[in-house]
Amino acid sequence: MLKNPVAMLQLVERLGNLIRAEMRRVIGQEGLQPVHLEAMLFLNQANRFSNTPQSLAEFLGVTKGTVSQSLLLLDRRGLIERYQDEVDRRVVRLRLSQQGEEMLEAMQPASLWQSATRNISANRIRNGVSALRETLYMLQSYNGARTFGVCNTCIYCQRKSQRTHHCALFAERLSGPETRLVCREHVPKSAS
Amino acid sequence: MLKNPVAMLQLVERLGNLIRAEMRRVIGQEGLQPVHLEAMLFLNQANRFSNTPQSLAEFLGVTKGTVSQSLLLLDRRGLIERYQDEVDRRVVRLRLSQQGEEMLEAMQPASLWQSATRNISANRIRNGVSALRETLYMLQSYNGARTFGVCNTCIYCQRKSQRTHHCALFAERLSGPETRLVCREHVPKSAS
DNA sequence: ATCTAATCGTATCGACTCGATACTAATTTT
DNA sequence: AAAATTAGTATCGAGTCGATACGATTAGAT
Repeated sequence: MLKNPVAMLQLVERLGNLIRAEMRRVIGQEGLQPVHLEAMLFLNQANRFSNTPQSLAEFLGVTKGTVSQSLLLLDRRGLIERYQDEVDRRVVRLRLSQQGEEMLEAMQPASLWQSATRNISANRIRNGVSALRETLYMLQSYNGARTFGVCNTCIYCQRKSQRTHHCALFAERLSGPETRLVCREHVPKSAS
Repeated sequence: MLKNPVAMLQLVERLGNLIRAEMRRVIGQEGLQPVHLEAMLFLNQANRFSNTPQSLAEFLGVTKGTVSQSLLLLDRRGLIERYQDEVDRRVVRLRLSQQGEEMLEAMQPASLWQSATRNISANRIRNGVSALRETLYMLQSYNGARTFGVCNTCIYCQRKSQRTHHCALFAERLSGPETRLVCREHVPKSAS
C-alpha cells in the first residue's frame, strides 16, 4: 500500500502551489515576489545564530548568490537591515526593519489558511501535523538539509533554572523568548 | 487554540519548498525549471476535457500568458505535443510526447518522498491525507479556484453499468481508465 | 608566524518565470 | 450582421536562479 504517501505528496505539492499563488497575490501589490515574503517570515523567526544570508539560503534551498540578490532588493525597499558581525567580520547579520515588521504585521499572510482550517477537528489537524513533521524530518535527514526547528525542541537546549536556558552547542546563555525562535543548528530531540 | 493550524501551514510551506528544491535538483540537469515538471505531471494526469493551456494555467495558478511561454519551451524540447481541437478551433490540446513520457518515467520524482514516508504508520498518513484534503477543498472554495480532483470522485460521474460511466456535465460516455484521470470541472461529492 | 585553504558574502551573466498589456482568430450572443 | 466573449500568442520589464568568478576575512598547517 504505497498509494497514500503519493496522495500526500500530491496534496502537499498542490497546497504549496496554492499558498504560493496566494502569496503572489498578496505581496504582488507591494511589487515583491513570494520568495521575499518567505525571507521576511524567516527573519522574523530566526535566532541570533541564524540570521545570516548563508542561513537564509539554506532555509530557502537556493544558492547564496541568489539570496544575495533578493536581500539587495529587500534592502533597497527598506524592509530589512544589514550589519556586520562584531567578531567574525565576514558575516553579515540581518534583521527586519521597523517598516518590514509593520508590513508583515499588516499583511496577515496566514489569514486565508486560518479560515480554511476553521472547521476541521483539532484531532485531525494534530494527526496531520505529526505526519507532516515526521516526513519533514526524514526528508531533511535524507537530504543532509538542516532542520530549522524551534530552539527549545533541540537536543542542545538545556534548562538551567526556572528562567534560564543554555545552549550546549554554542555554550551560551539563552533567554526564555530566545528558546522559541528558529535555529539553523537545530537537531530534533527525537532523532539521533 | 489556533496554534496547530499555523504549525500545519508552516510545515506545508517548508515541505513545499523542499519538494521544489528537490525538483530543481532533479530536473535542473535537463535544463528545466520546477514549473515544467509540474506541467508535465499535470498533463500526465489530465483527462480530455482538461488538457488545454487554459486549464494548466488554472492548475498552476498563473496567467495564460505565462503558461504559454512554458509550453513553448516544452514544445521546443520535444517533450509535449500541441494540436488543434477538432470542434472548437480556438483551443489547443496538449499531450506528453513519447519522449516526455519516457523522461517522466525515468525521473521518478516521488522516490525521495517514498523513502521519507516509509516508516510512518499507515494510519498516521491516512489522517494526514484527510486533514490536508479537507484544507485543500476549503482553500479552493474560498478562492473560487478549481478542485482538479479525480473524475470518479465527482458529483457528475455516474456509473452506468459494470464497465461504463457517464459524465452528467459533458453528457458523454467515460471509459474506466478515464474515470481515474484529473478533471478541471471536478466538483467533490462531499462539498455542496 | 607565515602561507595556504576554507568560508562568507557580493557581482555578473544568461536562461527562464511571471504579470501586464496588446493582439489575432474563432465562437457566441444579441 | 455586428458586438462581445473566449482561447491562445507575442512582447516587455523586473526579478529569480545557478554558475562562475571575485574580494575579504578567518582558520589551519607547517
